[in-house]
Amino acid sequence: MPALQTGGRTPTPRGRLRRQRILDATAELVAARGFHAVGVADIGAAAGVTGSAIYRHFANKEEVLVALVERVVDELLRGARRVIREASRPDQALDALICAHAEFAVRDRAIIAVYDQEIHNLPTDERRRLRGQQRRYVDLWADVLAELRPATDRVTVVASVHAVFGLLNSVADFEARIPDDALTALLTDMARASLARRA
Amino acid sequence: MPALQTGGRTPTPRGRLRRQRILDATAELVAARGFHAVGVADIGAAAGVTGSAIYRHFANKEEVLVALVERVVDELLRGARRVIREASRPDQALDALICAHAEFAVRDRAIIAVYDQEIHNLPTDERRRLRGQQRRYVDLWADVLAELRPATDRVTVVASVHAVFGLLNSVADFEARIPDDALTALLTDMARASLARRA
DNA sequence: GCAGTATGTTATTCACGGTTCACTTTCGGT
DNA sequence: ACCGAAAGTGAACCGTGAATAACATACTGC
Repeated sequence: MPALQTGGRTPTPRGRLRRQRILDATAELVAARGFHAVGVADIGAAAGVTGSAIYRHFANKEEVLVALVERVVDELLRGARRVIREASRPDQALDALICAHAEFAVRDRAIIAVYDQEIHNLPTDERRRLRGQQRRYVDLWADVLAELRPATDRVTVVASVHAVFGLLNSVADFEARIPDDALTALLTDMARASLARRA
Repeated sequence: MPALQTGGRTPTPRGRLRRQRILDATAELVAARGFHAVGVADIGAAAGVTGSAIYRHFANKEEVLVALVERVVDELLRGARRVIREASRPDQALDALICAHAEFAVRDRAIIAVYDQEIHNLPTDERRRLRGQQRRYVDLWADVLAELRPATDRVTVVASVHAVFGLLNSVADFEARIPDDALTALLTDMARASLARRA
């Protein structure tokens, strides 16, 4: 029995580590050069392994991307749910959402870049699924914001949320010569201001 | 003499029209599916022509993308320079910059999507050149904003500008169920607020 | 130590899609 | 009406890179 690809679960520690390395390497490379510009050989090399070794950990090249994007949206969703649970008032919740997203985006720039530049390159069904997850994340924000703006219609609220994401995710597309914490603070401030109730 | 590709200048009206159609088609298709997912055949078909006909108007597939991105950055730059020239005070200039960018982004969503998702897929030298142009556009904004915030250091100003671009360009990555003018107004408001001097 | 599976390598295959070619059609100018 | 260039076509070419196969090594548990 010729081993077959392990698919999802990787049973041994070595495997898990390698899998992780592959994901990290892919994030960096894809963020810098784009998905199609990096070959499986590049990814493998960056992960300390041969190109074809990747198929021991993922069904194909696209699957690597899927796993990567999945990680982003999962982390965002998990963070958002926690933060909302812990907040007592909607304005605190919104603030916490902004901080959480900003910190994550600044910390994991590469992965964020991949997240909003490479959706095209996902297999259609997976893309749909991940879009769904993304939608859930947007809805979490929109619910909170809607509570603070009862007079504003839903589509406008959703559009505002997307706009703030654009603002926060902008870290992905320029190399800031500014320390990470200052950048986080700046983005947090701007995001807050952009969503603040106008006179 | 076997015609050779016409390269840059297209002398006849029919040629110019077709060239334009190819660009428009590419913008739509690439915005929807990504550069590598659309073949020259697709582009040709959408432009009312065969795939290989494209090579009468462009040296290769990448050149189409180059022309497209070039158009965006040129239009943005031109608009920004005009607006700045016509403004009498820096705060008016900033406002006009925001409006101009917002209107363009909402009007030409597809092209904006291409602009900030497909830079990877440009040939290296062209990418460098267009990055330079982009930098000039950023600097125009940064100059204006710096005048309004003498106390803020340059890197922070530049980061703010990028953030606002992210906000405004967010139109590219969701299908808003909100009328264009309302969306423009919303984005303009949010952008202004995000850049407003905090108490 | 042994069996079996996970992990990895190298060489090979194979399809896809961009590009080129030889040829036809369209069209503007004289 | 005619000539030469521009525009367009379908077929063939070919390089690239993902995927697979066959084979080698490293762990893990018994």
